[in-house]
Amino acid sequence: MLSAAEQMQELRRGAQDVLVEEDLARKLARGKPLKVKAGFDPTAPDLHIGHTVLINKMRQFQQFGHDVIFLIGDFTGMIGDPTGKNATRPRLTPADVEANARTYQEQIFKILDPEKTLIDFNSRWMGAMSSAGMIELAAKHTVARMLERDDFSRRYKSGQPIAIHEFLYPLVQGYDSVALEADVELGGTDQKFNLLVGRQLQADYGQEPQVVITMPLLEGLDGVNKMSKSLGNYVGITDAPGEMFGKLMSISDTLMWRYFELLSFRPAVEVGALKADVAAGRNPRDVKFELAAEIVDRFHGTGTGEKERVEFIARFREGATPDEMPGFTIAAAGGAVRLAAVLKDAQLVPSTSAAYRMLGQGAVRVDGERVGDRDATLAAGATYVVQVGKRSFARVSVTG
RNA sequence: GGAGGGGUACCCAAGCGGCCAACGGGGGCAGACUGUAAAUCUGCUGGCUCAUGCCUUCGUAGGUUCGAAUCCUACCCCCUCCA
Repeated sequence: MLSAAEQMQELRRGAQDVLVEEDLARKLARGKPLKVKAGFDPTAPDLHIGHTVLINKMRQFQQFGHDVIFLIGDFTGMIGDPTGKNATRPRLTPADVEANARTYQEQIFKILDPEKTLIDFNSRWMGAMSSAGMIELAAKHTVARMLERDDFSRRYKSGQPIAIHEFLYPLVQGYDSVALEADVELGGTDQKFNLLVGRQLQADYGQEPQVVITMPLLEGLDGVNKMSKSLGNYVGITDAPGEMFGKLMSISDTLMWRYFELLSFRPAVEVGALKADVAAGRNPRDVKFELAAEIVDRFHGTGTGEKERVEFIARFREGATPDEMPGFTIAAAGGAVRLAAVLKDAQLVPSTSAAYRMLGQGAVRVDGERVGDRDATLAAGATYVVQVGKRSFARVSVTG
């Protein structure tokens, strides 16, 4: 095990807040494995790499020999973390929760060591808590302190309703730390309030308060908004290797360093060296290759990243066509079909009008030859490789 | 309960009887260039077997008019201030 000071240095990497640092130093100095907890919503098992920032931090703890608890909030899921938008959520069946938990496992064990990860459910203790216990728990906190939470105070001031049970969410999450006797809890910056409630509750229940570590929300591919599925600026961890590699190559040279910090497992010194290389004139593209390859390897197996790098260079530098592309068979009415119609039928463009636009812009190639004629046709009885832009390909057979 | 402001294409936002398929920005897509699907520059960004033609779109439903996103009526929704 690394020394407490060395661990401290790596653990702080990328973290937004470590509350309180001295506490963490003290806990680490004891040289005993710490119980590190992070909670996850049971409703959304479809992870993107933004979510993995937190999981990476868990991994780091794991590598330093600490015990990691992946806590699925199946009980808190019934409350729904208050957002002000939807105060209540549809209740999940036990079967749903189980299925989601399984999906989580498949995804997180690409990062975490299954042997060293404890998966738990907070319904285990919350389901057993009596009403009296719940009252006791609720008595530990005051309304005034609840209203310190940003969204609560905002809603309260603006006259938006706050249901009583919404106050229970932070309390239950905090109680999880009591039940688990957590030493450390990890969460996103948006979880800071909830995590701090855990600290306070532990003290109330006579435990040593946990250390709270918040991790930033990763910026999406656009480099501006946080990564999210609804904004479409995400890399899903189940994305196909080529897709994943390409998306990572599309980030700006600036954003790349952020991704290195939060997503790469390379030690900080190595990342620093890469930065120095680029400053000294090394092509940032090549450094981005390293990042993309590392991440593709992580989710698709070692070696996949290198394969995608070769493919990427062939495709975009040398203009080669990909090995695999969707195939379509289109029947020609009078010995030929209009190319514009083919583009639409092969789903390379959303509409015929769009097809004409693409043709007008010189974006269309058939068998590698650029076609700019709006009225171009494809003769029946042959198969063509049709391309729109650099990325969209289809193999089209035209039958008479 | 009272007073006022507003709902326009994926998002923000102009337009306030015809020149509006609708300015501008963002986003997206494409082209050029390049060291990458970075950056930069340029173009495109309702639909239709493509016509200088038709159809649909400016909260919803009607109405006025040769003609409406623009005027009128009703309805729905949002916001601000007062009580």
